[in-house]
Amino acid sequence: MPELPEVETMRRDLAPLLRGRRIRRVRVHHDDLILGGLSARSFSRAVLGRAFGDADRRAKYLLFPLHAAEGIDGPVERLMRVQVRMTGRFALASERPDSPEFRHPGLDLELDDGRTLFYDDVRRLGGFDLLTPEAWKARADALGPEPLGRTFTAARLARIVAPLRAPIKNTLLDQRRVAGVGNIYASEALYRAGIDPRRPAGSLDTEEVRRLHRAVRAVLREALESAGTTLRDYRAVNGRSGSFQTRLAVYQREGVGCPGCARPISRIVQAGRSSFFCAGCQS
DNA sequence: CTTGTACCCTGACCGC
DNA sequence: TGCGGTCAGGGTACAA
Repeated sequence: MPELPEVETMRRDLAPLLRGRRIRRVRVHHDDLILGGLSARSFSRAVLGRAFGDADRRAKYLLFPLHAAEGIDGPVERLMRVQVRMTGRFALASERPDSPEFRHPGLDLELDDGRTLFYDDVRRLGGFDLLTPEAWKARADALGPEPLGRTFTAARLARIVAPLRAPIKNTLLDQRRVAGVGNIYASEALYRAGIDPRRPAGSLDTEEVRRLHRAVRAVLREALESAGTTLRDYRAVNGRSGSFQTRLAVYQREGVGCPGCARPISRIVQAGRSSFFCAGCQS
């Protein structure tokens, strides 16, 4: 469930706490959390002793630059990339939180200030990998624009959708087209823009693309201000909940009256995911 | 190049 | 009280 606003909220929580801290000890509770063909042993060896630079985010990835032990003024030696996917979450504390939210230890990074960064992931769909800055650049170049960034204009979105026949909902979920939008905000943005999620992406006219562009940006910005949407699994750092769930217009509201026309919200399945929309307001 | 589908994983929930 | 089935969905692998 974590999409751009949720992952960015995690980044904002973690960045100031991690900056300059060295990794003193590593504990991998489940080997399958280490991705990219790396063994847990090599991962641990590679991060041990290194220091955190400023945490970054791209799409739904958290990026932790790791510097040589001498300090964070030197070059980035490795990027520790984390994808939390559905149920990954972080706590930063001197002891593992004694709460149900942190009952599934995944990976612990003990820091030089005595605190530990705890990664917990019930379903273990998320994970960690290590990339050189060059390897990361190649991956990042394959991702679509950041929807809250300057390069994401209505004209850019128009160029992205123009040649595509896939449904516009699927296009919004495709990280190579637009980075960071997931199932919740795709449905919410299409609702705000008044566009049926089944419409072929390339069939949107200039005015519809303009509305969609504004809607995507607005919904992500507002969700970010609310620290994300906590429906069941997502938590920001140390168990903190987001609050955007109170402002959802259609997502997970099948049968509930549309805020605009009171007609019941519909649910369909696209690309194996639920889409929610109002058949009256979206066309 | 495009588009679609299976898979990973656990827990919540539902009907019986 | 248990038990099987379904669903949640991000990203990737792979097929067509």
